[in-house]
Amino acid sequence: MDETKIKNMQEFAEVSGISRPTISKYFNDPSSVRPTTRARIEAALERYDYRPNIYAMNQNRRLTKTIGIVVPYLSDPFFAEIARNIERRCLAKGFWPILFSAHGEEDHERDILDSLRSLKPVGVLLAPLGRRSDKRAVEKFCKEVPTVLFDSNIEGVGEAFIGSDNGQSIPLIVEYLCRTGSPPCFFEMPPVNPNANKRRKAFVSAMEQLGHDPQVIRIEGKTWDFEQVGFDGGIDALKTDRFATSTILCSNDRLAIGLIAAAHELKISVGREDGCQIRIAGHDDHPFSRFTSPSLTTIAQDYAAISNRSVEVLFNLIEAGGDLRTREETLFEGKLVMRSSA
Amino acid sequence: MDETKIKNMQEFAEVSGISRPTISKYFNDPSSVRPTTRARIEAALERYDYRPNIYAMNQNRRLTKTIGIVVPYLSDPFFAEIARNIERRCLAKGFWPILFSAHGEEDHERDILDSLRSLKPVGVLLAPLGRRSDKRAVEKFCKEVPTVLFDSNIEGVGEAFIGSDNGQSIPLIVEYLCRTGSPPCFFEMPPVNPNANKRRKAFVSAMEQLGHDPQVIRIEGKTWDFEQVGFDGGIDALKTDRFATSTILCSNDRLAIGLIAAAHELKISVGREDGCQIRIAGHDDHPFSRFTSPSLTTIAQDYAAISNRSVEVLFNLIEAGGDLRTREETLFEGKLVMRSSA
DNA sequence: AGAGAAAATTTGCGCGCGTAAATTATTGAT
DNA sequence: ATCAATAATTTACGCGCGCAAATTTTCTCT
Repeated sequence: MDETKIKNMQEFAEVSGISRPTISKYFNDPSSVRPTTRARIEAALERYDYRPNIYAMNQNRRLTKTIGIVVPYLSDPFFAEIARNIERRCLAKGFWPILFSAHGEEDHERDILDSLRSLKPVGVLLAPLGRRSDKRAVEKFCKEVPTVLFDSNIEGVGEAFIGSDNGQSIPLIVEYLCRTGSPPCFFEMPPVNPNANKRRKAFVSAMEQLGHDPQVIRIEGKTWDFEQVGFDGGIDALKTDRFATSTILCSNDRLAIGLIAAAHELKISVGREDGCQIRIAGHDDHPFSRFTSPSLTTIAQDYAAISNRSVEVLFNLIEAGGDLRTREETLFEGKLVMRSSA
Repeated sequence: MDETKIKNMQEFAEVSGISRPTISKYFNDPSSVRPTTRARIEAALERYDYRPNIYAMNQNRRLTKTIGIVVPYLSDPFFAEIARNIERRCLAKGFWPILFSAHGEEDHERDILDSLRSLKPVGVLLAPLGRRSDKRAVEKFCKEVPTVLFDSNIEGVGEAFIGSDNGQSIPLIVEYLCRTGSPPCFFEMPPVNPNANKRRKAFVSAMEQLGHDPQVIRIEGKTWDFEQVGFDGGIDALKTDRFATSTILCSNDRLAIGLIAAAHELKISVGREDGCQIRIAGHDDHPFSRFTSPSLTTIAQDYAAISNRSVEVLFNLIEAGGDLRTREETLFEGKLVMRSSA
């Protein structure tokens, strides 16, 4: 490593004995120059540790290499995991992923979209807040920036949507619960996104299909602190005996985690074993759901598939110049994960 | 909103009837221009929706407004929460926070520092991976970029360190556990960062102080999937009866969450009530620790204080031109959170 | 060895902004 | 009305790179 500092591409071109445009070409795509030239550049790179100025690059490029990733709530390990996977794949393709979390606030989501616009990303992967999103802001954003939606759909917005198939997963677990014990009732909080609604509807229809009366217990809660909502609502519902049956299907795992804690607090035994008083099931296969006591029976969303497919579609979108012919919605099936709670 | 698109600052200067340098000045600090001028600019801004090109701005500015935030593992709600708080405060001060997670991988941490360098941030808040960090890379980075370390310390590296005081918190909970039942043994995995080491040492010394024999149970585990490590190691240790006493102090909450699940799996009752077989305590007050069954007795790290102070110190550092006279280490005390598990 | 293709080079412009110095206009208090 | 202080303007240059067109060099194949 030579100690002479290289200021810019011109200087680096001089010390490496190669013209600046060729160097520029190399940095945009190392494989676009002849192997011998590439070797010479990389040898010089070893010695001088030069890196092009990102800001100058992005200012002049037709398209930046920036990819925006926006999630509604990063403290939720579900999104943290997905973000991690997406980041990885973007980096592998030579893009610059940049991660944003709306932290559950619509204002912040709007600000993020604003910031993102000025970053001029080639593409964006967006998991909207859902119900609380400023739909017009999102819509406007998607018209300007090639965007793929995931997790939470907004009809007609974005170039594609990738999510999980609530219409398949809920009947799957409802059927399982009915087959192995008392039919479930449905435990939910005010829906924060379309998934919540679809799950309730799927529950009702699945129960009717099986000839049972679909009971929905809706509790209060406006925050993204789902576990707390589930706990508080659970304590209340359990104390006042609001659950119609001894089997409870929760709208998502985080709610279920809170509910299990509530049951434990009230010394109500949870599980599918003989002697247990209630059964609790969730939906999502949250990373922590295997460590609840008892471990949570749930539906595994296919994290990997959703994030992989989202990235693939985005890459296609980018290659197509930011415009897919038709807006496709891809839904992945969930798998039943039988653990101890139901 | 006028439909004529403004391409650059020159055009915006023309339509607003103000010179470009003044516009430029306004965007760097709106309060630096006369109120009447400011009003005229903002009126024009309403009509034309112009935003300066970030890349051009950052290319030419002496100092960017970018602040880097680097955490070791974003799926851990502890870091997600801290990141959220830091982001907020940076935005409030007019900075551009940008979040990175090393995802538990030292290679990725190094790559992040590389990327960050080219973003030329005014300042960086870094929670290193810890033991697995490439210390030389971190050290080199900190010499070039004004950096404040938090959560996990690296001696002498960075302009300051903010963390929690393990030397206070561990004796606190050890004393509590000894006072209310059998003295604890210490449950840990191979230390991933200095905190883990400090906690073990603090445990040993606290126990000796109280005249007890300090027993440490070390389990295997190399990943950041602490719950799983705690579960697997817990199953093993419980089955083979490796715990010296019926009270177990875990190195951190995530490990404790896994251990509670393991105890439940083996039908070993956990809690401080009469009739329970073992007590389990943690450290950190992880967001989920109130929802374990039983809820986890632990030490609450002061999330807010740590993140607030980190940001404050960074702001001071930035104002001081990137160089504080002395490297200060600030440690916040933990508070005992008594729940049901111990 | 020679021809054509492929790659590298030369030259030069443009991007959108920061910044500095010198000049002119505006303000607020005397 | 006068003057100094403050603010805005004019003018001009520079940042570090992308990109395009024309030219020259190098490679590949016969």
